[in-house]
Amino acid sequence: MSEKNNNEIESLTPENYHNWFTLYHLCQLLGNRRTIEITSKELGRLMKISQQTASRRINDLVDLNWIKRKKIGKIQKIVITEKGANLMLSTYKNLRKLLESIFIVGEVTEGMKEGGYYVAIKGYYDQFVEKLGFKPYKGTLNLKLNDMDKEILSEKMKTINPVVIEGFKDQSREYGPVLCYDVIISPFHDRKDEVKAAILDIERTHHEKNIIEILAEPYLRDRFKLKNGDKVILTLNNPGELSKNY
Amino acid sequence: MSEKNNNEIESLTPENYHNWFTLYHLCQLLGNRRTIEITSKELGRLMKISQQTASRRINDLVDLNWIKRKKIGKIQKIVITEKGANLMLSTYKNLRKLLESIFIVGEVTEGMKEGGYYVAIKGYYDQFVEKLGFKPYKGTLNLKLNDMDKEILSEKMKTINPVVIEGFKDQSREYGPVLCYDVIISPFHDRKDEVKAAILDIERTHHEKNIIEILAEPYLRDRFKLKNGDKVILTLNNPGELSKNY
DNA sequence: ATTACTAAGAAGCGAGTAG
DNA sequence: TCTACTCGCTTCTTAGTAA
Repeated sequence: MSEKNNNEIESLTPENYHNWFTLYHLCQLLGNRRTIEITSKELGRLMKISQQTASRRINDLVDLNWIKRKKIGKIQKIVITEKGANLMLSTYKNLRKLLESIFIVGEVTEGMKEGGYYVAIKGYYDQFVEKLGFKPYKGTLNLKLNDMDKEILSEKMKTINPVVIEGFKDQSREYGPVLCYDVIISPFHDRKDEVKAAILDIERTHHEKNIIEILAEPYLRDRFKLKNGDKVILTLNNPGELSKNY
Repeated sequence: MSEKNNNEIESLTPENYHNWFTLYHLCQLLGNRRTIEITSKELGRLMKISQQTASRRINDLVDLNWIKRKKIGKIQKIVITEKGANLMLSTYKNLRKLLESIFIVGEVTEGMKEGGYYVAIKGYYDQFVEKLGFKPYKGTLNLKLNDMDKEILSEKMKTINPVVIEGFKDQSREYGPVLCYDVIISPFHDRKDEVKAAILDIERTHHEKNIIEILAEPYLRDRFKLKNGDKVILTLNNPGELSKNY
């Protein structure tokens, strides 16, 4: 970790911002190949800079040992060096960490069965279907949140009108009311794959701090191919002051 | 995909490179918080630019609507906007795709059992232990490679001296020789977590094109918490001309 | 065709300083 | 203290053009 991140810290001074982006653009040209054939004119057009500057950029990257170049006649072939690859990798990793700070991220944890028991109870289930607008899978996905995410989520939930699932009574016992909060859930790696869901706020299942339960129509572990420890992004769809800002 | 990437393409012109990096630096300051308190002087020191330039950068980000800022007396509080967050996210996603072009990436697929049968045969197993230097798990991890990765890997393997596991005969049948290639395997998301492994080149298990079998001491699916479809990075440790370049 | 040098012009930086 | 303005100076960019 440290050595390769130091690499990034050293490399990413203001004078190297163009160089980083040049490498980024070059990498995008890789596609399935390992070597890039590009003229400085083309690179210039791609990066919206002049041919001359593009040429200079390529030279700079060679000097930095981020790429290697072979000139075969008029054509130059470029390969990314280990150093260049590691620079991209460390930026990738930093971005990953940093995105977890920006979004509300939950970590999938064990415990689908207990919550499911309550969901399946007819007195609740019919109300879920009617009031949430979907037929929930008879089990909940448990998510572990970090302290700050939990706090922010609670804060947001206060500003949102919950869907109220009313309590009821049968022969054996009394069932308390349940609050639901509309939410969009998506896997961390494909935020575009969104599923309408609800956060369950069941009084009696405050089993563990920072664990929330999610209700959705599909079995989310299959739908998103989740395993324990995988991360998902939660987005409250009631647009309050806060949600606009993230 | 398209709309948010267009967002990135529009935003990431040369004039915005500093702005992108400014946002990147600001995000790093988030930690567990949702709001950043920083003076322009501090940001300047962090980014190795003057206080004046840092101040200008913050203003630029506000103009771009990548951040929002509230000034409370002398202190300015910064939050990342949806637009800013999506910019970081789309860069993250692009980097992810692009890193798959740079490294040799295999996708975990079903099929651990068949290969394992051969590994466990005593005539082979004892040689594995002796010649590979580890006691392999009695099963193989099957990886699917894309065409280009497979081609590059084959090319690299030609330049490397394989570990030769000799064939033998027992009462019932004859077993052919097996070639192994030393390799380092690591999960895509933590390239630092490396495990010494070997690619098995068994004549008779050329079951499917672009599928390779990996032998390692631990049960890799547990060791790396892999499920089907997960990606791993392979690094041939015999440093030839090619491996130096990636 | 290419890449890349030179020189003029544009853009950006930070010191000084005001609010 | 802060942020952010002006302005001189430096650095970077591009057009022209050589190789």
